[in-house]
Amino acid sequence: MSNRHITHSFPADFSAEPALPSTVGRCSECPIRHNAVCSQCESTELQQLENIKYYRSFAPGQPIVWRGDRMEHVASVVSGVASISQSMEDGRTQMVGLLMGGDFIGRPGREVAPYDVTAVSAVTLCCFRRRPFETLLMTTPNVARRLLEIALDELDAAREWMLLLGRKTAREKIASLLVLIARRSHVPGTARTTPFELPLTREMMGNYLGLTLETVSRQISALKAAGVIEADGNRAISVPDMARLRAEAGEDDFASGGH
Amino acid sequence: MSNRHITHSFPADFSAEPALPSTVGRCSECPIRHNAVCSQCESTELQQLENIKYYRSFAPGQPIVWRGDRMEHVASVVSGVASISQSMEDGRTQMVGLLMGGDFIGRPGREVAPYDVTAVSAVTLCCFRRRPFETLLMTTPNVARRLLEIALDELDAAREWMLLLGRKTAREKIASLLVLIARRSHVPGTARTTPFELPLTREMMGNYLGLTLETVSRQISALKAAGVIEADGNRAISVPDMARLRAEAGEDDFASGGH
DNA sequence: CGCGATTTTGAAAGATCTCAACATCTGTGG
DNA sequence: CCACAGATGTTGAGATCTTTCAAAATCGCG
Repeated sequence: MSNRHITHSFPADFSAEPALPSTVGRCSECPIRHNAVCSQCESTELQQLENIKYYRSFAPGQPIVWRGDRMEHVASVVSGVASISQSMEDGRTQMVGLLMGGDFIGRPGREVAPYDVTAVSAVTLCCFRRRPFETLLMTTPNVARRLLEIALDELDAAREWMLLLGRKTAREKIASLLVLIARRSHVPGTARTTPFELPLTREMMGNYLGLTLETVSRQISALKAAGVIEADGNRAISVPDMARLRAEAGEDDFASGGH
Repeated sequence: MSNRHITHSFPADFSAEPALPSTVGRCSECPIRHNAVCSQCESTELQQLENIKYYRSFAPGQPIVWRGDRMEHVASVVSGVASISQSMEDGRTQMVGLLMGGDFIGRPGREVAPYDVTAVSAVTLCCFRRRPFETLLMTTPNVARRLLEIALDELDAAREWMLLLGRKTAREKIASLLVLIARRSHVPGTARTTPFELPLTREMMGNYLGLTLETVSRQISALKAAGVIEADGNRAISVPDMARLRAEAGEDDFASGGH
């Protein structure tokens, strides 16, 4: 086991961008209105959230939270992609979650962040200070209930990923990741063969899949060569036959939920 | 990748043992009173739980839940050890959680079980029918709050395990498992070098760690040879120097919480 | 257009798995 | 109480997959 993963390479600059213009401010027009922590709120509750929220933006590569930080806030991802990761002292890193629109960061009742969260693309967060949010949790059951749902969904996703990390081959891992990203970035109403963008570098994919970046690259090349996927440049992928890709991922037809 | 993991080998017999004698019935004397889903309940709430609970026991190896089963119940583990696992069509299996006293099985709002749960040792569960339990969740915030805490703790544990599965070497994996089991089975007040019992076969350990049983066996032998652990028979282990074992596990001193 | 970051590809090393044989444990029946 | 059978665990040798190290190609951006 070597030290070659040590490349954290985050910019030392820790400051967030200024808040977005107020045009994004209305909860009722929020892009994540229907899947975030607020999705089950009635208008009264929504108003309470509206009163204590504010936006922050992060540039690609910027750290959002470091493990060990005091967590003074919780937040929902409004747009962009962020990663949750854990790492060992020698630099080996494992991404343990991929946060996209509607996903929640932070946890009530926890002072200190248990993982690193990093902006992968440009990210906008809808933030709440932790204390007022916790108070709100006590009084608005619809937020508490949704938060439990979100936590349980993430637990399912984490456990599905454990099967991948522990038992799948490199090729199955890559296919599984592509299925995940295709599903997550699919816009309802468009064709299932619509090309999508890989938001991650090969190194990040490796960190998510428990592989080296070279193995990631080789397996993507192999899937291309086998005609399972088609690539336009390095980041745009299209999947002519999603069922075939799912088969390559070793997915039980059963397990298509989650994530 | 072969089919050699296909050995499910559960007894066809699916029936639970009869309920325990009523001497175990009082919540106030329950061994998991202080860490289960009911731990934050006041006596009124406890009485409500008491009214709808009942016990079931399972013999070692018996399935408790199959993936895809309709879940009519939720439950807490009162005693014994159970495993949560996922598997692929070809039989490859990944254990995704180890349930011990106080841990919770099932989830409100979910009809169908997403994983297999199996008794590892003799297990006693404190069960609730799902519907009444869900109703109770709406009315007793202390249960709902504790359930969220439990879910978030499990999420942390799952993510810590993802680092293990994705990035640790076989030796580190074994050492990590031993640290986990030692911590979980440690009786407060006893010496930290007190021997403990491995509740899992080599095959189960392999399924938890993403290894084959042969690799598990070899690495345990290696740790013995290195003097990191001492064994009395196949299942009893003692750890003369826990810090040394933790170092072998590649654990950040930071990350000793969780589980 | 040029430079640093990212990606691809090759060849060799290393870790874990596979297959196989044998040893040990556990519980049962004689 | 012992012997036996099946389950569980250990060990060896070779195969396989992924990583490592290295070099070259390509991308993306100023």
